[in-house]
Amino acid sequence: MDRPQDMALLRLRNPIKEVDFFSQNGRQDVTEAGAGVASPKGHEEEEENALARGGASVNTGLYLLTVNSQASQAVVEEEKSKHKFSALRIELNRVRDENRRLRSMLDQLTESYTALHSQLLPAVQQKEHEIYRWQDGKTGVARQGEPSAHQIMEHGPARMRMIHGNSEDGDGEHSSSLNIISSDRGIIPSAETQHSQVDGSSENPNLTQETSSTATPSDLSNRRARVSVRARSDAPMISDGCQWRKYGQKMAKGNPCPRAYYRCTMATGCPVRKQVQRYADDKTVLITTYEGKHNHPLPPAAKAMANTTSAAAAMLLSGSTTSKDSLVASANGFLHPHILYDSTMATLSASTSFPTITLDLTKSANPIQQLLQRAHPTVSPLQMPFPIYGLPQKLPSMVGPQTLQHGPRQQAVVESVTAAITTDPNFTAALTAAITSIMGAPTSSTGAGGSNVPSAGAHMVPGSPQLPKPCTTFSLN
DNA sequence: CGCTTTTGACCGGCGC
DNA sequence: GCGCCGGTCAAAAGCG
Repeated sequence: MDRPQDMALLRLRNPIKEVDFFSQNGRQDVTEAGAGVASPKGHEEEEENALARGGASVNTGLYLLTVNSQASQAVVEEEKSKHKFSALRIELNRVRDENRRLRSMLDQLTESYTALHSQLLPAVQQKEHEIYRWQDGKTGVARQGEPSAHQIMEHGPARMRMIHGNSEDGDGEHSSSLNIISSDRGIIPSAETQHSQVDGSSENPNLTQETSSTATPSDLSNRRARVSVRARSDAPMISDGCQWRKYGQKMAKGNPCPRAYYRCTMATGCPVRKQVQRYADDKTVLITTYEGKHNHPLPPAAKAMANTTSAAAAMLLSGSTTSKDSLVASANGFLHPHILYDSTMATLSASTSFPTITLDLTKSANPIQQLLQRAHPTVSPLQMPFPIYGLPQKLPSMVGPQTLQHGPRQQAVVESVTAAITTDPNFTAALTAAITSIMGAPTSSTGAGGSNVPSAGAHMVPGSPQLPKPCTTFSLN
């Protein structure tokens, strides 16, 4: 251990005073000197430990010199990893804090939404009450006991069956949607259901006349409502969180791509079916048409799409009975068709057998931006709080102070968007579904026996380039 | 072996 | 009444 060359090196590098190797102080001096030469920064701790252990302090110093290159390299690497570890820990803490902050924001958003929704309900009911009174005055028909349009929209077709007073099998979930809900006229029975009305309102000739005059075109509402989702995807089927079983495939006329028929298999007897077909003009566009209402609880991943389809179907059934203008003329304020579903986008399909509402996820523009453009046409797209194309990266309430600092105009924009989102459950549901479809629903439901994703195995992956462009443009086909 | 997919047959609505 | 077309059924095949 007492290697003369090492000691010489030590002297050359660090001229030290004379040392008495046999005195206590001398040992310490050598140790300190050795540490100063051989140890990189931060290595003093080890030396102190060595000193604390006592004994062969001299040996320790020499040892460090002996293994100079290897030890220092190892120490440097150790230090590097230490730094890396501490950096990771800091990053983890930062992410944890951000997660906590986002969660609290989400909670706040949910709370404010609930509060606004609860405030909205009485207003809607009051408005409907006024409509009924106005209609009572006009027709003289007692409408007591009839549910509100909102109630019907909340309960969907099942509620409509109750209004009918008749029973239908499970498959007729949407075929039961025969009581036409007109948001500006209250409930208008269809020609078919007038004869089975239990409240006797159909006996009123005025109402019958009004109904016959409004149930155009071609009594679409007598048929089943469908919700069609258009999404740009290379996958054979969009992932919506449900389990489906294919029961048929047909070549549709005018489309080289076959149409596939699926049935929900999450519960026995679930009446929900869907058709999947590629758009003839643009084969990258996948058209998924849903029909019916699930008779079983849905996994969270499937809820968004199911809520959207039922909400859209309810919207269709409530607004499609008269004309596309009735969408704009919605009087109960429940929908905001004048904002999102204006007459340029809302057209009733004359070619299909069923009234169908289409949620178009293929357009490049984003509904929030459309909304903003309409609400604030003077605001340049560049001034929008969201990117004009692509998903909004943050919701208005999550944008934070950096948005608000853009001034009162921006704040007004944000407020109008917030109001629109929170007061329109259909929009909220559609937005949720759009985001879900874009993010890609979890594939947990595709477990044993699940056929959510066809055998081809291709499905939407978060961040996949095949994802549909974010847009929830509503159009009625 | 059980479940899913495939595919031709069948049925009902609608237009001519 | 007939034919077309969309939708569904059900037996056979495929698959894990």
